Amino acid sequence: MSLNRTCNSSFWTKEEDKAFENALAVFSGHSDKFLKIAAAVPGKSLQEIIDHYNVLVEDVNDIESGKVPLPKYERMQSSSSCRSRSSGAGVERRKGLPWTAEEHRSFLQGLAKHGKGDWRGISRNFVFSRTPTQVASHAQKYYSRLNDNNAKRRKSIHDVTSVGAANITEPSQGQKSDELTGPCGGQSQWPIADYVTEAFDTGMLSLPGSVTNCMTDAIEGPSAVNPEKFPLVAALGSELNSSFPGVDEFLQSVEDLIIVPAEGTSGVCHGVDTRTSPSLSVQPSVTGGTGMYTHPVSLYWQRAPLE
DNA sequence: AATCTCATTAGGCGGGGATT
DNA sequence: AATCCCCGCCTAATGAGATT
Repeated sequence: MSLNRTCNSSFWTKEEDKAFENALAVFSGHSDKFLKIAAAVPGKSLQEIIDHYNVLVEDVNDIESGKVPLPKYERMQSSSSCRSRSSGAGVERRKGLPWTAEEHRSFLQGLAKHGKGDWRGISRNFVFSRTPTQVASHAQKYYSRLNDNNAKRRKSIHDVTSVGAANITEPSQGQKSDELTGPCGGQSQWPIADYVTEAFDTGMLSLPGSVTNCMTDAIEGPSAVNPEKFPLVAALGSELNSSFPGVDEFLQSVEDLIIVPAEGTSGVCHGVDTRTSPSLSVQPSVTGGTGMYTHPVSLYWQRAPLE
């Protein structure tokens, strides 16, 4: 189990874990978030931060794929990331606490996947920290907000109406918009985007809620993990289910699509299969029992060298 | 038919920003 | 500083559908 691995290699105290979680919440949208988180967590190296983050992502993947029961986070007494899992336990809900942007993005993803009305599904699969009733209540205000044309209203979390909107519409840290849209021009002209959409529709690519949120943030620029490459689009940071028939053909098709840049453009698009790219620190996760094997695959657009 | 489960809706309440 | 008003969360009531 990944949590045990973390505890063996690097013990995290309650204070360190809390500092990590707080820093992750603050800096998740930053291109250099790992550096900033490392700075905010005394005594932890950059690599330890990245490892801790990846273990967290991996665990969420396992939980979302149903391989492990939902952990019962004991808010006041948890001493480290070495949390014990009790069978059949539920997630402690964030009663009375304001919705975070992260939760709202998960809500929007759940809304896109399950549709309006399936609050239980959204709660179970996307916004783990909220009950179906809380999700429904949040949705009520969300739709009310959408239908409210009052120009004098204050800014609200409900103003975020798409998962990646904040990142996509407001490139940060001096990043130019053309760097985000890639060598093929705008997103609408990007054949890979349609191809990946189809992959989602057929179930080949999964959209694992909060994991995708973390990956989405990386669209702002190169990360400490991958300083040379930009994620192609937000959704491409998601897991690829290698047990799905035709996954290798999919990867090959991606390569076929993107190795030929559009005319008059520069830069190279390519897929990175982490089965063969150990440089990516996100490692495959293997669980027994069902025989299902999943591994993360990230697809990146690599900028051409500046001339 | 009775009961149970769940989604929806309306309204109350507290917090906090905006205004005076 | 006081007040107003908006925002966001929660709870209770209600209704619809499923189950016994």
